Amino acid sequence: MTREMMIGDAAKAAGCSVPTIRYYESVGLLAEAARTAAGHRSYRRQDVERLTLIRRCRDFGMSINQVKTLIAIRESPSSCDNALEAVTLHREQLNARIADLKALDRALALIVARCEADCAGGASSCCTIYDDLAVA
Amino acid sequence: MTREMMIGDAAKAAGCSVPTIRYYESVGLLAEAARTAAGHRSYRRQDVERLTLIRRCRDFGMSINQVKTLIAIRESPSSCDNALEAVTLHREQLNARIADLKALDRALALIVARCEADCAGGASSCCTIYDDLAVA
DNA sequence: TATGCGGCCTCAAGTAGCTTGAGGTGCAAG
DNA sequence: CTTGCACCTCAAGCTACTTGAGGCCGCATA
Repeated sequence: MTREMMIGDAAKAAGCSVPTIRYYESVGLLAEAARTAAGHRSYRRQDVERLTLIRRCRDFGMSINQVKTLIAIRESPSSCDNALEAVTLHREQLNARIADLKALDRALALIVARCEADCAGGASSCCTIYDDLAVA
Repeated sequence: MTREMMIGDAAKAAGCSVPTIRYYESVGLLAEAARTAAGHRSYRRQDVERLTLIRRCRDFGMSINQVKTLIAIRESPSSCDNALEAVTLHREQLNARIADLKALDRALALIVARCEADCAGGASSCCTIYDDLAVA
């Protein structure tokens, strides 16, 4: 059993699509893959591990650039604290985003409540929802 | 005092940028604006109200298509319940998104905790963060 | 009168992170 | 020999705008 695999199997192993792998290569997140005689990309175990790391970071909502940074930290002779810091910063952004979305939902809840109390079932042309939404 | 205003003032009044207004027009969210003799777009009070409604809906995280739907409901002889339903659906999507982000944050919190306990300050090349992130 | 400035105009391209499609090659099985 | 699959490249499409190039119009100032 060789350890080399083609792009389709690498995609299955890492849980992403084939064009996504080519895209990651094109933006420099993945080094240019080795090629077989036929010109097909060939991947080894460590390539698939890296791909899995990238895909998981993306699942966690990190941007391509954040993932690039994290990988660069790992590959430089730096301290673990740097990776910790990058992930912690990402958590902060995540929590800020959550707070924003919650505030939006609370505002929408008020608007919905007023419509239900004052005009539900009436004509949409005079529904309070539109007035409430348009408050600058 | 005329009630007509040019695009710059409309943008200020509605709280969006000038190119954004032109963009909304180009995608059919706003009807084609009237023009002055010089070919400049001209807006009246009700145009600015509609623009404000659009901008607010977008602030609330609705997509262009959701806003289109909401405006279409308002302008059709339908019941207020339809608008209520559209906004309620959007709230459900919002809450699903919030739940997803919270789950991500909890997963990242565990990863951070393990790094802090086991390897913080060590070399990033053997940091548990990378292994934990790459768990498929 | 010249000239500079601000606001408007159009059209095109850039942003993120991919996906989708067109058109073509290589290899193995039937 | 032909069918079919997996691979290849390059280009365009998606969302919601922003940014930039290049140009017109009218007013105010030197």
